[in-house]
Amino acid sequence: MDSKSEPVNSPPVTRFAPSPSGHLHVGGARTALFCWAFAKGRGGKFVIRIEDTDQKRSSDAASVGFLKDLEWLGIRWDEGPTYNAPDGSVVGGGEYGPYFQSERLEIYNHHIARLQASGDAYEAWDSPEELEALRKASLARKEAFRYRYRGEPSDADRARFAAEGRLPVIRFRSKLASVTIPDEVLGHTVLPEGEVDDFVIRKKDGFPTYHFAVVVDDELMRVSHVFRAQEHFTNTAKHVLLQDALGFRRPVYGHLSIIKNPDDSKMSKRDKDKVLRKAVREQALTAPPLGTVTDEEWATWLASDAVQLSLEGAIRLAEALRVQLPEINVDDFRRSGYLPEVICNFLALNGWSPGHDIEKFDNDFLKARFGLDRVMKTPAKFDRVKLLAFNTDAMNAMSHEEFVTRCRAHAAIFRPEFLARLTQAQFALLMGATKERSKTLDEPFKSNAFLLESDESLPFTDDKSVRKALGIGAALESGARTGLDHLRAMRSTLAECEWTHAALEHLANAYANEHAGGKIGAVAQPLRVAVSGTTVSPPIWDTLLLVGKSGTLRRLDRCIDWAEGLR
RNA sequence: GGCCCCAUCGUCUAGCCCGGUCUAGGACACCUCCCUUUCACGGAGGUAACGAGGGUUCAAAUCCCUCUGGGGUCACCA
Repeated sequence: MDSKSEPVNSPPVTRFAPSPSGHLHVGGARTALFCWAFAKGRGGKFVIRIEDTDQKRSSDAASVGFLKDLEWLGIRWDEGPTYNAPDGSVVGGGEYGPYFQSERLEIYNHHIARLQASGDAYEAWDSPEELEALRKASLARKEAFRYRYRGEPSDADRARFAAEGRLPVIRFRSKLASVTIPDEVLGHTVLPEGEVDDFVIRKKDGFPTYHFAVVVDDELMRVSHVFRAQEHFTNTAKHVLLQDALGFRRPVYGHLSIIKNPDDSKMSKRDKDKVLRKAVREQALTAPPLGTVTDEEWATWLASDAVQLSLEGAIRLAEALRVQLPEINVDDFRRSGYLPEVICNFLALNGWSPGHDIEKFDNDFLKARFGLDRVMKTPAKFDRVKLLAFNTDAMNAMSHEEFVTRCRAHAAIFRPEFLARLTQAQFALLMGATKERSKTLDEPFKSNAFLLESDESLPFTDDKSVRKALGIGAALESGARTGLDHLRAMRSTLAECEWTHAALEHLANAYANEHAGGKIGAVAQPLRVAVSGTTVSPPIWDTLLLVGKSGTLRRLDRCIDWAEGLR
């Protein structure tokens, strides 16, 4: 590039600069991942900066909740807000801070003063109403609104503004010339003269706008490469102009396409609300299910599409309505039992590929191979089904020990009730019984909720598959036994059986050979219904072991009673 | 609407820069069959794309133009 550029051999510095948020969106996660991989793969630094120049947005401790998501993904930053990682290490810090823009006001003011002194910036006193009028006038002429210098206010005006308590903003005097937007992903493009107007660089509250803060901080934090969402593409022209006026270096830019839903809509937290609203409508609910959200919350939420339920409330409601909330944030995927390394792998594949038909790789590989030259220009649709397939593969590739360790860690956070209910031995048994059929870390728990039910209250599902297993309403040849008959017949032998895998299997085989034409399934399915309430469970002998002898017998009795009442 | 960007199977993508090796490759999904005590796993096959129209060329997914479609941006939000 030009003489102001960093020497090519100095290690790159990238940055992820989100506005305050408690959660990390998958799109943001991908941006962070690419920034991280680029810098770390080249011996450089990865910086995190919080863009909190909008005072309307909160900046409390919860506002950097997304840091834990980054850390969980294995993305660590060399500089930025400090964070105490679960492993005891401290992430962040650095000598180019503060890393919260709201703490850098003096710095911005210094550079704004420089711009004013050189005539590149000026005060503007327009009221929102006046600006609105200008906008409307432009619209009437079918032109895009571009603010231009409107002259100094008269003494009378100044007196009036003072009396009104009106405060000025500071605007940048944009050069009237075409601007080249540098971009290593989309290619450099030229914006025609006049496209960039005299944009605001300091708001009336004294805070800089995004455009100004970003340019100052990237320079001061010696950022060499800026990778960010494509929505910033056109904004880059403003940043370039600012850099020139301030005498700053110019980073290399790369704009990343957005990630969309499969239905082409933009992925957003709203999607969760949409699913819930739909379920509420379909199930014709008029009041919140017990223990989900308060009547008040419910009412205000339903009153307006603009209102969103709290995350906790949404989760409880989704459970009550038996609907699956779409995962949007990194934490959602974590809760659903996805592995961080799989998320990173999959995210990287949305918008980048290493070529040679390579799909499965880890962050070290990404670090070594990532480059802007293979970044996609087109927006990608986020395919949760393929993500699940990737996660399944990774789960299958795990050793039994790793599977147990990771499931236990997952349960400790998201499924504590299982740890409380199951003994060490039972937990191990459950792990062994579920590993090969688990697609996520959550699946051993999610699909075995029947284990948490008491023997006295386990509900039996009345559906087609259950009726078929028990032989309810089936027309049989004389002498043939239904599933329910098998249950009755096996009850007493089961009561005397040693409660081990081998003994149970032996007993069932012997019984099946004698009474079910050797078809073990004819016996296994009714048993499954009896102990789990449905026709789906882990392998039947494991399931019986898990439920225990007395539990099995009790459930069996209750199931027989229940089934006799069906007919 | 002005300005800018983009365009390969349903989806993520390889190939495109350096035209022939592309009767367009992989993965997920889907369909068929096999395995099977449920669910899932696994195994074997299969369907499926260069948005349209013009050029350039002996030859175009690959280069050029137009159209169409999609996206971004036009805030005292970031």
